Amino acid sequence: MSIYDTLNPEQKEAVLHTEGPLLILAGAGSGKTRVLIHRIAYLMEQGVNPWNILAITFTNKAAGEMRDRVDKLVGFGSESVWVSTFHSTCVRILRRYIDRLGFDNSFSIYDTDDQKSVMKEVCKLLQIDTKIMKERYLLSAISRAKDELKGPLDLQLEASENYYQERVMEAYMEYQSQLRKNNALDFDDLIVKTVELFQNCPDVLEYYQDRFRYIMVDEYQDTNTAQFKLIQLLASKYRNLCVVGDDDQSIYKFRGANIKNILNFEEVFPDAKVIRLEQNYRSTQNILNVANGVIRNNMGRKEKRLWTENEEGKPIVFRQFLNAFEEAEYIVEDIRRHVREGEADYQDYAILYRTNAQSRLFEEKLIFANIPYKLIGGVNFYARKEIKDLLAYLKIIDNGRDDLAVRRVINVPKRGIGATTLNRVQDYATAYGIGLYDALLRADEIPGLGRSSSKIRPFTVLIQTMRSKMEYCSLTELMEAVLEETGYRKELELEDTEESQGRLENIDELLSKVTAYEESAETPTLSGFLEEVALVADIDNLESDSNCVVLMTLHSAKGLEFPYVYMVGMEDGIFPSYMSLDAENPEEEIEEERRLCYVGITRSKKELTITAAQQRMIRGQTMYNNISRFVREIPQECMSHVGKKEKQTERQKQATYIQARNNFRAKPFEPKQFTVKKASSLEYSEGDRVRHIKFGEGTVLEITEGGKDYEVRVDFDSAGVKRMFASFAKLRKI
DNA sequence: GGTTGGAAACTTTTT
DNA sequence: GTTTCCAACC
Repeated sequence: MSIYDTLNPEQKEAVLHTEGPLLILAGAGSGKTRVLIHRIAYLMEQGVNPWNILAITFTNKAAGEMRDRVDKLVGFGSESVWVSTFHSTCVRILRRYIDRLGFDNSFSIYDTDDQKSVMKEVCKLLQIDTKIMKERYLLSAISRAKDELKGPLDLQLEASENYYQERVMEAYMEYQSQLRKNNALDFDDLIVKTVELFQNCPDVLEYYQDRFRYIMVDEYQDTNTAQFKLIQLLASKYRNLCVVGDDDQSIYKFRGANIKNILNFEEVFPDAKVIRLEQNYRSTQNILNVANGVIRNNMGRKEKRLWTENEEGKPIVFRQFLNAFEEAEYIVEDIRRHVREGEADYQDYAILYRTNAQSRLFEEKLIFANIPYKLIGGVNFYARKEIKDLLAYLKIIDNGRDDLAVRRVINVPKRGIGATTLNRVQDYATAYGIGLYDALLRADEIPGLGRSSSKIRPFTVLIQTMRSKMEYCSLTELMEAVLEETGYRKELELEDTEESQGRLENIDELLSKVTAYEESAETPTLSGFLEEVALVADIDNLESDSNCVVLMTLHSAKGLEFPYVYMVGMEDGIFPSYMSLDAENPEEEIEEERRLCYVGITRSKKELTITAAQQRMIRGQTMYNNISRFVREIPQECMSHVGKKEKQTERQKQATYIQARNNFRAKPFEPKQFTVKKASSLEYSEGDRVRHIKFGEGTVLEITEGGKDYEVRVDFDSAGVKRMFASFAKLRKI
């Protein structure tokens, strides 16, 4: 018996079809990764050199998983198969050849924060009023252009009449020239520049075409135009391109993913073989019915119907709660009960939500219940201030042209170098066409600097010392030296607050990451480390061996599976998000949200619980949302309603809706009036001592009875006299 | 040049 | 409710 006998006929067909273009339409849980791995094994068995095989994924986690599974299945030789993400593949190519495009091979990679700083500078230069045109808007316009492989001039051709478009174009141009000056690339550039390289240098292209004779792309539905072009260029010589995807799981349109790449694959490659994988090995029949019932409402998809031989399973559970507080409480309690009864481990549970902001309540409740959890997303580890500061030092040591990094830390810790000094240096640098750091080296020659030049010297001396240290020190030692010599660690230690403590812990974690890198890399270099760090996503840090409940957004959950899944906050306005409801093309946007819902549902293997709250605080405002339209699309026979709102009548639903609508329309000063329930009497009276949650203790001066509520005047010991509504103030008699 | 407090914006999703 | 930004002050 061979390893291929465990595959079903369609999977087997996909594995054996090695030559020419191949499109695998793989439904959720249909074993697509399995197919890819077996395909790699089969290729090698057929005598294909492992280093001629390229497998591309989107996240490092997916790449790492595939790497492990290939190693297990194939063993010897598998290490030569190139398994990596789009971005790291491009970085590897660019590190070798980007000098052909006039960049230095030790370029920096800019993250979202860095991009914003550059754009700020650009707006200042071009006198763009950022109150009217936000940096974020400009950056996303530029990013969208890059996703489509469009340069500034292409934008100009498209809408030369439009003033705003014109300004975007100018900003785009200036932004690119700033990046070039700093010898830096942003995330999108990694792909764009690689395509550019291939188009300008046929010899380089041919080298990689010969290198990658067999190409496989995972999550193909998420590729954007630039990534498609990249793949197309690489594959055009041997045409052995195998793409795997599911149009129903395309959820990254906002990031430029072009769903046409998968829908039109057969037009671009007319001789493409198409194989559908529709048997699901993950979920119960019932969960699949739910998923099918929801996704059915989308138009313009490739029709497919998931089926399974798995058992029917329990009906999914829908519950509505009064507020988000109770929602979180119930779920945490539910998990705790299951685990205590020995039904499952914590790691079998995932709580999925639409936005990162929703995680907080669950975290609080989980901490309170003493349940270990892992939070994915939110503020990326590498986006934290202290981490970025230290990395900036390393970047300066590594790439002397990274002005942004210099600006970031020239005065961190404080060296008494302020904006005025920095501007003078910048002017000098611009005048002589040199980088900021090089100008700092010549501080003595810069006019108007005066005594400030003496403050600059310690900084440049520090960097120079570090550079020479790099010759004979390990990266860990270098990093330690930076921490000591700059006084960065000392400063935090002296601060000695809870916050600085946390920062120090983060720094320690960074140090251990440096050490780990040095131990694992073949030839560890500073550039190599910075690069690895620039390209990690949060999801990459999800270890499978820790027994934790997992909290993450629906987006992050793609590609994962859990026995028990909670999809929370299922309310119109949250999910689907109000952004999609208010969009110019709501139908299209809601279809994307629906696909996201489909992704969420199909993450669960055994049981799925869907919850909603009647009222919810958003940005300090109470909102009343309808139950999500997606919940209503679920076939009734698959679902059991429980909870006090089990039999919510049409009339009640209507009432909620009207309330919500009124809330939307209400003027800022009267929105909450209908939420007020006037107490029949108050537990305190005039002259009593009371406690307020924020203002502390005080004496009640006066209670006035209004139509809807009592108005109370209190003289607080520390905050003075305040006037407040009794129902909001929640005053307690002492 | 640095610190502080209050206002304003903010949250859809990420390599 | 939280973070970021900016102006006014030290």
